[in-house]
Amino acid sequence: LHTEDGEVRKVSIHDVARHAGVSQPTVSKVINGYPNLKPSTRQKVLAAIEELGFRPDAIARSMVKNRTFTIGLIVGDIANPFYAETGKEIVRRAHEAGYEVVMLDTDYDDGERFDACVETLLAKRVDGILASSVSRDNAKVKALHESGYPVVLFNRNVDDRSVPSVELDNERGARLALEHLASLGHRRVAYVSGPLRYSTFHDRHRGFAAGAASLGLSYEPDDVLEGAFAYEEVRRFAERRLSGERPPTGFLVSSDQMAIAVLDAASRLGLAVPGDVSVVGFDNIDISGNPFISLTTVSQQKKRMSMLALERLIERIEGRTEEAAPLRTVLEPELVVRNTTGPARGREET
Amino acid sequence: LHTEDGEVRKVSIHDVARHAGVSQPTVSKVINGYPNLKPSTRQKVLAAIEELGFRPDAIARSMVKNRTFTIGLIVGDIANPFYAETGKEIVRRAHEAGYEVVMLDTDYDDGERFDACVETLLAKRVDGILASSVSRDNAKVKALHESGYPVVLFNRNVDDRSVPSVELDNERGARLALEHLASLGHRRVAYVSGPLRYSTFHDRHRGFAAGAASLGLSYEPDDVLEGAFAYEEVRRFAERRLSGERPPTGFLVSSDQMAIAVLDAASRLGLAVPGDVSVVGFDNIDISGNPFISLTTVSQQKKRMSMLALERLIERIEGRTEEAAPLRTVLEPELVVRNTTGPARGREET
DNA sequence: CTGAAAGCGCTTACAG
DNA sequence: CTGAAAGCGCTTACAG
Repeated sequence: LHTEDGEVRKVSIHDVARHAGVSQPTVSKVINGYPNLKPSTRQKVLAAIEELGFRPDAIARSMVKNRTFTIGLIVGDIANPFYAETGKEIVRRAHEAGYEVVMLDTDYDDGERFDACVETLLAKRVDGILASSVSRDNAKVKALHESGYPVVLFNRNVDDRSVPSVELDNERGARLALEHLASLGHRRVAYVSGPLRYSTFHDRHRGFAAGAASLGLSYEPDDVLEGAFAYEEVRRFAERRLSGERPPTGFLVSSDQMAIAVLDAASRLGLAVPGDVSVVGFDNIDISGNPFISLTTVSQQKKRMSMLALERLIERIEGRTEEAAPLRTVLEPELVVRNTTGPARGREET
Repeated sequence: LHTEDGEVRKVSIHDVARHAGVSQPTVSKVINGYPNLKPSTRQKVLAAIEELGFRPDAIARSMVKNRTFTIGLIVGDIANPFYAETGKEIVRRAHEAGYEVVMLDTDYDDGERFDACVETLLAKRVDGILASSVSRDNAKVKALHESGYPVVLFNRNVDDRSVPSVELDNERGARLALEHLASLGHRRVAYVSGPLRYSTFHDRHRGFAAGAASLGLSYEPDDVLEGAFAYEEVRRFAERRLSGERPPTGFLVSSDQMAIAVLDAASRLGLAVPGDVSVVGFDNIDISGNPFISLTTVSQQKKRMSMLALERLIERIEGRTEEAAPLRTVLEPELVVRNTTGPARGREET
C-alpha cells in the first residue's frame, strides 16, 4: 500500500517502473520471468518491487491473457461428506497447480439452478468447470463441451458419455457387494436405490439386477426402494421390510448415508447386525469407518477420482489434450469389508 | 459465441452495439439498468443481446469498477464437517447476495500457508475475506484489518479481538457442559483440550477450569489432555484414564470429533456409556446426532455463525458499516442433551 | 537488451 | 436521451 495525500492507493506497475527508473513493460518482463534482461536492471526492478510492496494485479492480467487461473466447481451439496472430501482434494491440488477454485452448490437442482451456476462461472471467465452431480440428461454440460469449453465431470455422468469424465465402475461395484452377500449365504436381498436420474444410481441398480439374476438371488418388487434420498424414508422402508413376513437377510444400499438409515431401522427393531441382517453401503465416506458404524461398503476411491478429474481439466485448459487423453476414465471399485456383514441367519457360509 | 472466418470469438459489447445500431456506452447503460433511456432503444439493445447471446464479461467489469463480487474463504480443513457445513451456508448466501466464493484450505497452517492464501486472494482482488481457523496470534489478519481491507473472522478469534468477528461464547459453553455433568452427580471429570493456540480451545479450557473450581469438581493434572487433535492420541488417553485407578466418571471433550474417540475408548474397554462414563462433546456436528453416536454436546449455532459472518463482511465491503456494526458478535452456546450422559455411577442425581 | 504503442472489454464522467 | 473519450492495470508484438 502506498500513501498519497492521505489516501491509500494500490501500488501499480507504473509506480515500480518510476521507482526503478525503467519503463513499465520492463517491469512486466521481470515479473513474468522474461529471459533477455540485463541482470542489473532485473535487480533494480526486484528491489523496487520489494520496497514498494508491489503485488501484481491478477484481474488486469486476466483481462489481457484471457486466463483467470480460476476453475469452477459445481456440486450438489457442499456439506455432503463425499463432496466435502473431494472438494478439499480439488482445492488443494488446484492451488498447487496455480489455480484457485470457486465452489457452487446446486442443492441437487440440475435444471435452472445448474445452468445459472454455469452462466455465473462463464461470466467470471473461469478457465474451466468441474461438475459432479449432473443428472443423466444434463444438456447444459454437453453444449458446453461441444462449444470447446473445458469441462470435466466426475462421479456422475451423462447418458451418452459424450463429456470428459472420471467415474467409478458403479455397475461392477454393486455386483461386488452382491457377490459378497451371496458368498455369505444370503439368498434374499433388498435393495435401496437413490434417484435413477443419476448415472451412479442407475448403474448400481443395473449391477444389482444383473447380479441378482446371475447369482440366483431372489427379490420381490417390495424388496426394492427406488429413488430414495431422505433418511426417514429409507428408515421407514427398512423397518417395514424387516418386520414384515419373509424379510430379506441382506440389504444392499446404494449410498452409505442411506445404509446408516437401514442400520438405524434394524437397531430400532432390536435386530442384530450382522446377526439378523447384513448391510452393505456404497461410497465409503469417512464416518462409515467410525467404530460405531463400521459399515461394509464399496469404496469410491474419491481421492483418486477428484485428482484425476482435476488433472484432466487442467490438461484441457492448457491444451495438452493431444496426448491421447481418454474421454472417459473408469475407476475400479473396491469392497471394504467391515462389521455390518456376516453369514446369513441359520445358514452356513458357502 | 459468434462465428467469424471459422473461429469462435466471444461476442463483446461492441458487437451488440453495432447490431443494435447504437453506441457502446448505450449498451452498457441498458445492461446496468441506467434509468434515462428511450424505451425503444432499450428494446433494440435487449433484442440484440438476446440474439447474439451476449454475456457481459465480469472480469472487464471488475477491472474498471474495482470490485470482483467474489469473496475469499480461508479454512483449516474443508473436509472437516464443521467447515463443510458452514462453507455451504456461506457459498449459498453469498451467491444470493451476488457474490461468489473462492475457498482455500490451510491444513491448519496458520503461518506461511495462511499468509500465502491471503496474498493469493488479494492478488485476485477478492472484495473481502472470511477466515475461520486463525490462531490467537495471527498477525496477518490484524494487519489486513488495519489497512482497511474488509475481513471478518468466525469461529476462532485473535487474542485482542481487534478484528471483526463472530464467535461462540466458548467459555460459557464449557461451563454449561460442566454444570450438566455436575447436576448428574459427577464429581470427577476429565478434560480433553484441542490446541490452546486457538481461541476456541483456549476459552473452553478456561470455562472448564473456572467451572470446575466453582462447582467443586476435582481433577488432577493427569485428567487433562492438552493440545490434542488426532483421533488415536485422544483414544489412547481415554483408555489410559478409564483403565487406571480412580477413573473419572465424566469426560468433557472440546470437540465432537475427539469425543467420538473417547466413546470408542469406552467401548473397547467394555464400559457402558452413559452407565459407566458420561461424555459431552462440543460443536454439534451432523454425525453427533446420528443414532449410533447420539452425543450430548454443546451446539455451535454454525448456521447463524456463518450467516452473520457473511453479513458483517458484506456490510464492510459495501461500506454500510456506519450503522453501528459491532466489531464482535458473540453467540450463545446451547447444550444438546442426547444419550451419552447420565447419572454418575453409584450416585443419585442431585 | 529496452521502450512506445496498442489493446484486453468494460464503465464513467462529460458534452451535447 | 445518447455518444466520444479516457481509463482500469496489465501484456504483447514490434522497433530500435
